[in-house]
Amino acid sequence: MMVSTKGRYALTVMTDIARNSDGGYVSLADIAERQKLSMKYLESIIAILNKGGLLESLRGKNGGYKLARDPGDYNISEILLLTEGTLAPVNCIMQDGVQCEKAATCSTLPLWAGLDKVIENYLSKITLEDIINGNRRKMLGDYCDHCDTL
Amino acid sequence: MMVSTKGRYALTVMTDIARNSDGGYVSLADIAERQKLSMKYLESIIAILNKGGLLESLRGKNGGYKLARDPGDYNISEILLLTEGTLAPVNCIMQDGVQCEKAATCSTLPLWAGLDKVIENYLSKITLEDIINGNRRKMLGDYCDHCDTL
DNA sequence: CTTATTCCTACCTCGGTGGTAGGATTTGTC
DNA sequence: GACAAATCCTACCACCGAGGTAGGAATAAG
Repeated sequence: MMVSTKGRYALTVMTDIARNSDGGYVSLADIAERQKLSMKYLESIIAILNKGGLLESLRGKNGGYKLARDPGDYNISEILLLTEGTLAPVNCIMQDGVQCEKAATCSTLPLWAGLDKVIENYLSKITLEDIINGNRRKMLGDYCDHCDTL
Repeated sequence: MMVSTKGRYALTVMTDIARNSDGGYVSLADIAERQKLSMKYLESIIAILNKGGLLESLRGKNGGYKLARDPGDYNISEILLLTEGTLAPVNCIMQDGVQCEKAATCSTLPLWAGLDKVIENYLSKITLEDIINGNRRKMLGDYCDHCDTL
């Protein structure tokens, strides 16, 4: 599994806030209630989003969280990357410049690199707004005959 | 991580056999030696490939393993699917017909379905032969301007 | 009958996932 | 000023899959 509950819940939180904010702050309790998820666990995930600058928060009564930008300005890749740490499908393609010692002679490496690229390409093209609007054509790719058969 | 060492080593084993078989059987010890991997661990992985019908085996002296088909007739998806069990990037898209209970109202599900499709599409188009031949254009996709910018 | 090999079963360690618990701090409202 | 509603912070924990290891039984070639 490439994306754990952390990343999935992060995305759920972002869409929930986008939908229910209306300019104001949305409380953690409300999100947990609506999404039927553990408030305590969501809290730890939201903290990541907040520290990462994807959300803005207000403490105290009537406080909560709101998006730092317009939904269309978030791509899914950055949300998942922040919460998951990496989106690489395999260990041997780790980003931080550290390469597998066998990389030079590894014949399967191009495959993993290609897979990584395909994933990153897909996720970076889709925005939070696409999810809110239920843009199925963009997400499921039915519109692209070429890519379907390729 | 979507693909563990099990799947990666499985692919490494398949390419090693394809390269070194020459019609005959390749022994586990030789593969482990060439690839610098634990023979005991490889053994458990090769057992899956063998039971799954991707390899043929011969016991006893001068025994070993060989491919059941031509390299060009294996696509990477089936090799990884057999060893990993699933290639789904998230838990909530599990294949066996069992769906998440929130599926009907989940706005992020199409995203995961689309991601799953993109991955499956990529891996099913590449063959073992492509890896052996180092077909970088196909694996890294540089030839497709359209898909690059899409 | 010896040797090289696959086949089978059982076991082990470690780190990450998926949480839970409790309290400290901040802010709006009366 | 008190209270309530909210975020923020630190610590803890159980479970399970990843990534192996170990030892021996069965089989086939020479």
